[in-house]
Amino acid sequence: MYAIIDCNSFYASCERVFAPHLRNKPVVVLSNNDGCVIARTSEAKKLGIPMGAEYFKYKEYMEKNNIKVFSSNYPLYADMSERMINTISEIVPEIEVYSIDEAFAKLSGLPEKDYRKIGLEIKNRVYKYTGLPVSVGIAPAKTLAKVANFYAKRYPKFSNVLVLDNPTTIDQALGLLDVSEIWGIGYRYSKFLKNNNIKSALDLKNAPEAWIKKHLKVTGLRTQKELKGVSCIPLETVQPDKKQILVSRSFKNAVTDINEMKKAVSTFITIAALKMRKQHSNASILGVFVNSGRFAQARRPSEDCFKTAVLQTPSNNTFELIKIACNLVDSIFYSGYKYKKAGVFFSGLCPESGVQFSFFDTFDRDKFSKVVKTIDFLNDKYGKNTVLFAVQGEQIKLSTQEMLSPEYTTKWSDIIEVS
DNA sequence: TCTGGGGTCCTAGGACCC
DNA sequence: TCTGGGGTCCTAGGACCC
Repeated sequence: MYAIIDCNSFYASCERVFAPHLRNKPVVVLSNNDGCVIARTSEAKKLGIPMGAEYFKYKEYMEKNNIKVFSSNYPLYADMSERMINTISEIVPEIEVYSIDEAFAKLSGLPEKDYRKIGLEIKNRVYKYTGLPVSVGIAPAKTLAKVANFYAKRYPKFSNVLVLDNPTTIDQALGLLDVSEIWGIGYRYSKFLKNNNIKSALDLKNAPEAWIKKHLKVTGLRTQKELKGVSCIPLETVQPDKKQILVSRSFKNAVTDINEMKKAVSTFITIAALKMRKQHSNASILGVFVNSGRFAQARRPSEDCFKTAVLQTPSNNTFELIKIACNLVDSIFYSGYKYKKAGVFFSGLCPESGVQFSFFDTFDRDKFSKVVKTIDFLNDKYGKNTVLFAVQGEQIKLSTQEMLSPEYTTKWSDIIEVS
């Protein structure tokens, strides 16, 4: 038996933990640059705020209806996520952290056999310890657990915990579920399935396997088997290393100057390279892209400008990577255009310990790796951006966040005094 | 004026090997 | 009409997830 534990309106719920007067009040959280809505409490949903709603279009309506608006505060959410995961793993040791607000758990093998009781214990303890409201779905396969969670979250009579473990109840639940709600069935497939008269999850479960394999490939077949109660997607208890790392941002104000672009790209590199070092990987391919954004009038003919460099020696050294990235910017940046977005991309990741060195290497790896280690140490001890690279300029503001909550749980200056 | 940011897996087809 | 048979690696593109 598997459980999926999922926090309701996660980002908005995190904000509410530190603003108790907003309990039962409508709250939304915005994306970077305060662009659009990415989290809504049930009260905000009831007032008709759609997912992805453009803030500028709904601002007035939100003010009129007393909807509290927050800019996104990722350090806060990451910290709350960790607390949630720690609490869950006290009760169920075998868990897979699936996303910032979700975890799968294996329930078979626990001394307690009353699955509903386990679910309620998880829900109550997470709320008591962290203040976060979670829903728990429990079933013989991950996909079915997701179905159970869907109902647990929406129907008050289940008190946020639902166990689906007998065939009749499972078929009932699947019969009432739109095929597009199934985990693994996205926009394209659900449209295709509906055209072929497969409308509910139960229809999908009962469709011919060969036909599913042909049109939805093996992943679709796995989903179908899971709906039949055959577990095909195992629990991944160890988080595999990232195979690619991407850092990108939209700019509040379009970038037109190449040096401004280099500042931004260098900052993306420092973020991405730090991610690589944390998982002890080196990249063999570095990519940079710039573009005018989806809504631009004047775009370069190729629209997106993307260029990669292959590194003779895989690296995670910020000094070296910034230099290469800036050269790539030189080759893809055209003045006269307004760039709204840019990003960097690392792939061909390999373990730091298994790097093949080049005979003709000119970069002093030993020396610069010591410098980078020292920078990481200082930024870890005294807060990020304590030490910057000169090309980054004074710390650039990557995004606008007008309604940011304080970093209640992580802000360094509140914890230590730097003299 | 204003529209997010990360990821993964699978398949088909081309280039190449013997 | 017919054309050998069996492989691997890489990439682009399409699907999905949060």
